[in-house]
Amino acid sequence: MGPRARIIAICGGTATGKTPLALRVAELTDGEIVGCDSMQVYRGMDIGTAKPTPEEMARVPHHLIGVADPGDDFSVADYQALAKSAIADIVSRGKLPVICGGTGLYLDSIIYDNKYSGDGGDGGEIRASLEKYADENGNDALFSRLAQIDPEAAESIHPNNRRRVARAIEIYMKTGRTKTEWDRESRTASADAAVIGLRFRDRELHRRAIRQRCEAMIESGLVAEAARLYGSGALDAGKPASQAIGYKELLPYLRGEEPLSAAIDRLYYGTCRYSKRQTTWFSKKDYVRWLDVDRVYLGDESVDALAARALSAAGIDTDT
RNA sequence: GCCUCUGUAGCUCAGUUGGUAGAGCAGGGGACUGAAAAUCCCCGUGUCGUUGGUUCGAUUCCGAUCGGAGGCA
Repeated sequence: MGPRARIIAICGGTATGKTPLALRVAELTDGEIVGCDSMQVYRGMDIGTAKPTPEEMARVPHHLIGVADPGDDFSVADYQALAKSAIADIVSRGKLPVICGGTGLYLDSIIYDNKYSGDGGDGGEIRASLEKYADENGNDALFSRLAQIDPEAAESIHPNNRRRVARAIEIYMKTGRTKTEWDRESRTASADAAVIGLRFRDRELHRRAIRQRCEAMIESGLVAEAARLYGSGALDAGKPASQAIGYKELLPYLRGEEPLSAAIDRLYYGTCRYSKRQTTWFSKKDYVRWLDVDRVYLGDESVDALAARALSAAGIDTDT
């Protein structure tokens, strides 16, 4: 029997139970898990990013978890390259890749096999100079530069979204081709993947799950983890890892500026908003097949039963 | 007991020299192709504590009253 060409992916908002489901699915299908999470790629950020535990990772092989240092720049393009080679490796050994995570942009890079310009991403000086230009002349001035270079891209980017305006200009400055031209070569094909999305039908229930997760993180030692990371300078401003929810919220508390309860509240609210953004993102994707998890959260449905639903929705038969 | 301050959106507070009010946060919706747990866009009527009075008109001024904070006894 040759390697199965299919891939299964499990996505959805935070605290919907992706990790336990992926584990079960991987066990049932002789699969290996490929993380799809922009923060779990960093080493040492374990509790705050809700990484699978060492025990869980011992159950099935995991990839793309803890592959970068918090001080590193890491982007979709890096993720795509690493994930594609991990997937190829897994497939070559006759195993099933089980992609699992909530970073929609990263998932897209695999599903659509997007083409990135290869310019190195991190703008460095160019990015800084564009920022400076906008500081001195205003967002609209920066935006009008983009409108001249790449009117099509300008149409879909708001002038105030400096980050994206700057990136679009940067692409042209570095490669001589516009973002629109590069994008045209993406989304031309889609991977042979069955994508399962997990969601709560009842939003209040989802909130409860998030609240519970926040409290569990604190109990598991999130404060100490954050203190350690800050102490080592790993989360200094400017690096992607410093943006992770769960650490930046704790900073005022660590400095003695606010009580822990206030920090936990902000952690909770931040996570709720994040899950909303994820939901909005995934709800637009026609490749997602949705499964409700309310009953699993309430304990009325087992993870095994959910896994069976997922496999059936994905059209994958288990070997046994 | 007396004095002062205070009571405005779920929360923290602005404001109206008298013509029924607006920010931040929270919340809702949306965008998203190399920072994505990021970044950005749109959405603000609430008995202006209650009750009398002055006034054409009071949330705004005056009185009383209830709640909160502080000070003096």
